[in-house]
Parts: sequence; C-alpha cells; structure tokens
Amino acid sequence: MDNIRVRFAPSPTGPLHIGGVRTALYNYLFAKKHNGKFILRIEDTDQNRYVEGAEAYIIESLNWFGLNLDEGPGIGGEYGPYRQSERKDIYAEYAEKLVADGNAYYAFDSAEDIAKMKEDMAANGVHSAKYNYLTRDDMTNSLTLSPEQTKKKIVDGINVTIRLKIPQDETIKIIDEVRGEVSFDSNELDDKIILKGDGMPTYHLANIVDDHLMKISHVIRGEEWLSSTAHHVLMYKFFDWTAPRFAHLPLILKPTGKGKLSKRDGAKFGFPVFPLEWEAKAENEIYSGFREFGYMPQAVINFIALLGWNPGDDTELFTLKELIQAFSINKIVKSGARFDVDKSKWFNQQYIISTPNTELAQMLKPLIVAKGIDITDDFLLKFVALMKERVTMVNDFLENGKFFFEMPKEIDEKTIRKKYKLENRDHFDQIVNGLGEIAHLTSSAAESFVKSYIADHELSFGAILPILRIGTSGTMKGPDLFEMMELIGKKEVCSRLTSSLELFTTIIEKKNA
RNA sequence: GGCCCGUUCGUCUAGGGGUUAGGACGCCAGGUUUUCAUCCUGGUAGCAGGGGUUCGAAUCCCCUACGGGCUACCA
Repeated sequence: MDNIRVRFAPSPTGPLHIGGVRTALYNYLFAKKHNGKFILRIEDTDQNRYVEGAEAYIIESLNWFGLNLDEGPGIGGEYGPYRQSERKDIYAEYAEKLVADGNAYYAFDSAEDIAKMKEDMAANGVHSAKYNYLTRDDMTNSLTLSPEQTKKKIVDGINVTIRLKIPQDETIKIIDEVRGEVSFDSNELDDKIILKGDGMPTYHLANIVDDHLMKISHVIRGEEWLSSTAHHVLMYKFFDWTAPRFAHLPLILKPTGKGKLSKRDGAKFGFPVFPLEWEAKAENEIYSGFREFGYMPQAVINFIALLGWNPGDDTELFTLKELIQAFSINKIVKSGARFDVDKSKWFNQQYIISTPNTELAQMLKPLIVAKGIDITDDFLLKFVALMKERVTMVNDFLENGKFFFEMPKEIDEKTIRKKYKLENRDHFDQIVNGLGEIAHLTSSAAESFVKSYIADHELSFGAILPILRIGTSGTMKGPDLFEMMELIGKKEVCSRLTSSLELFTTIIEKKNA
C-alpha cells in the first residue's frame, strides 16, 4: 500500500477516553506499519460543546502513550489547518456545490416545524418520520420555494441550513475492512443537515471534505459511525471523489452490565477510563487517569491493543514497535469487548517486572520526592530491585514498600499473637545485639548470623524469622528479610527491632492477661 | 419502534466443514520460597436456542433470543 494517511479525529468535548485511545492506537499502528502518516484533526464544529483544555489534554495523552503525530495542530503539515473551526470557510463552498448540482438543498424549518411534521406523520401512522423523500416536499426549503423566496430566506438568515438530498430507491453498499459488505436502503436515510444555521458544517460534511482534502486513505473509527457511513459514501459520489477505505472498530463495553464504557464507570468500578487526570469544571469533579492509578503507558497500550484485535498467534506482550510489526486490520474483531480490570493489571505487572531497574527508579523518583522522602539513587535502585516483583501498580512501590522509608506504623498483630513466644524474648534481644555487633551488616552477614544463632540454640525458623520480619517491616509481606535489613541499615533495623520487641511483649502479655 | 452490526470458557480471544474446541487473565490445587510476590505444574469452565444444508457443522443458510450502535442544526 502506498501513501497511507490516517487521521484520529476527536471532538474536544472532554477528556479522551479509553475507547478513543484505542481508536488512535489502531490508526497509529496502521499508519506506521505502512510507512504512512498519522494525523490529528480536531473536530470542533460544535461551539456549544467545546470544552476548554480538551485539545491540550488529547495531545498530552497521545504523547504519554508515545503515539507520535506526523501532522496536526501545533505540529503543522501541508494539509492544515487541522482544526475544523479554522477551516470554516472551506465547507460552505462545498455545501453550495452540492446544492448547485441538485444533491443538496436549502432548508429553513425551525425545530418546531420539524416536530410538527413528525406529529402529523405519526397521526397518519408513520412512526419515527424523518426529513426525507416522504416529507421534504411539505417543508419549507429550496425545493418547495421559488428561487426568489429562497433567496429572500437566505438573506433573512433565519434557520438557514443545507440538507443532503438523499436519492430514492437506491441500495448503498459500503465495504468495511472489518465487517465486509454492509448495505443500506437509501429510503431509510434522512436528509441530513450538512451546514448548520451558524454557518458551521456538521460532522458529516466537514469529515468527508477534510478527509478528501487531507488525502486520507483509510478511515479507522468507532462503530458508532457505521450507520452514517451511508451518507458519507453518498457524498463522495456526489463530489465525484474516491472514498477512502473504511474500518469500523467494535466498541469497548463496561466490565459488567449493559452498554459501552462511560466516564462514570471509572468511579463505579474502581478503575480509570481516562489516560490522565481530568478536572471536569462544569461538573465540579476530578476524574483520575491511568497515570495516576500507577499504570505504565506501554502496559495500557498493550492491553487495549488486544481488546478487539489479536496477532493471530498466542503472543500477548508487545512493545509499540512489535505491535506495529504485527498489526493488521483484518485481525480486528467484530464484536464489542468488555474492559477487564484484572487483565489490565496483569499487563501492568508484566511491564513493571520487565522494565530495567534504572528506568523504574527514574519513574519513581518524582513520586518519592513529592512525598518528602530523601533517599540516594543507590538506595532507590536497590529498593526497586527488591520490590519490583511484588507490585502491580507503579504506586504500589511506595504503598507496599513504605517501611523502607519509615518505621512501620501498623503491624501484623495477628501473626505476632500466633508466633511470638515470651520465653524467646531473651533470644530476640541477643539476636538484636548480635546484629548490632556486625561491623558491616550485609544481607549475607545478617543471614549467616541469624541462621547459625537459630541452629546453635535449637530454635526453629518459624519461631524467629516471622518476628524479625514484622519487627522490621510490620508485615509478613515483603522481600527477603536479610536483603531488607541490609538496605534499611543496621542502626535503623536494631532500633526498630528493639522497640518492636517491647510492643510484641506487651501484646502477648495483654493477650495472656 | 425502524435500520445496521454482533454472539466460542466469568473476561479477552484462536479456530472459517472432520480439532480430545487451543491460549491468556481470573479462580482452585500442588511445587519452589523463612513470609509475600515472582516462577513452575496441574485443574475449573465455552461454541445462545431452534431449524435446515451436508456422510459430517463451533464453522455455511434461515428463524428466534440476547447484546451493541444509529435514529440531533452532537460528534
């Protein structure tokens, strides 16, 4: 394939959600696979729905995922501008051409007029009537008005729209790259408005004009557009343009229950649906993002790539580069996919484990600094090495490993009550003393000392080790005890153990009392 | 309601006339580990239903059910 050009064309009405990210991803993968261009076009033709900051959010999100744009607002390219609001003048001209050719017409009906038409039709037994071949002759438009009347209406400027004139009794076939042939009866189609009363185009016009002008070769978009594709191919025909190829992607559904994933689901199911945190000012609400949840961008990409696509074999872990290699449109699945939180976490864990420690350390550093914790790079690196196989989210490093930075605030009392024996108190004191006397408390030095102490005094591992562990970290969950001791340091370990043993003794005495 | 699209383990999916219906997540059991986790081994569980076509259907056709999308001067 040559001259592959695809576009991701979101509307800046809010934050990009996960379905949008996947659409962007598939566009990106397809473009890169075929040495094509990946273009961002902002579809901001509806001034009422415009949301401040949404465009910047979309771009920042794509950047976070590493989905680099070849053309777009702020980037440039020879087919700009890439915001439809800045292309306003272009569309009217094309709409006029459609009118001149008899494929569109001016319509001047108010919302009330249309509502009345639908009522009247309903009274005659026609339900869900449309503005179409059955009704347009009874409406106020350039088809029913004289040229003079039409001209006057246009000059008056009230409710001036342009509608597409859908031909009668035609079958419109589209070849979808995902679904194959899909056909529509033109009599089912309505005469869609293509130019609105405010002079702005609707999606349908702007979309095909821009796709044509920007030489888009493949339109890869969500399934919600499949129905209106009939209108789009009709317009390509009217203009005598070659239509791009279409690929309609299945939707991403809620984890459970009905319907597609919505922004509310994040709070409801406890997972993010947006890439980055988003402050919805109008709703006075803050939505957390994948980044804030502690997801790695590559893991999210990998996960959503496989939501609705597969490589044809059993491979599951892919870098972006590998995805590009493996991607193909004909492996896109036709049915909607539920968002599986557990699997998304598994991917994240896989990525954390396979990410080099130095990189993880770099990621963690800002988070640690933000918490006011002061540690050396060397410490951080060792910390990462000890914790990386025990976390699923990036944030877990700090949550599950916070005892590395401070005396544990909570301890696993249940295990203490079960395992701590008062008669061993003396042994523990001696072990703490012994550890304190080791000149350089490495993990191996600590281990050989403690283990030989246990052997020498005919104690059991189970009676000693869990107590030392909880005394050091507060919990039974964590890395190798002696590795922890080395990293935390002799002085701190001994001090923690000393005060912990006091506490443990109190707990047992209370229990026995 | 109408039009369009879809339906394989709980979830993501492979499989496109002959397969013991395969993999992954989850879950369960066992092993490894002083703990947790990682890792390893095993197990659990599926072709929506009904009709055809065919020697033979998860696979092709039809119907039904269910799910999804669209049905705006929103994208």
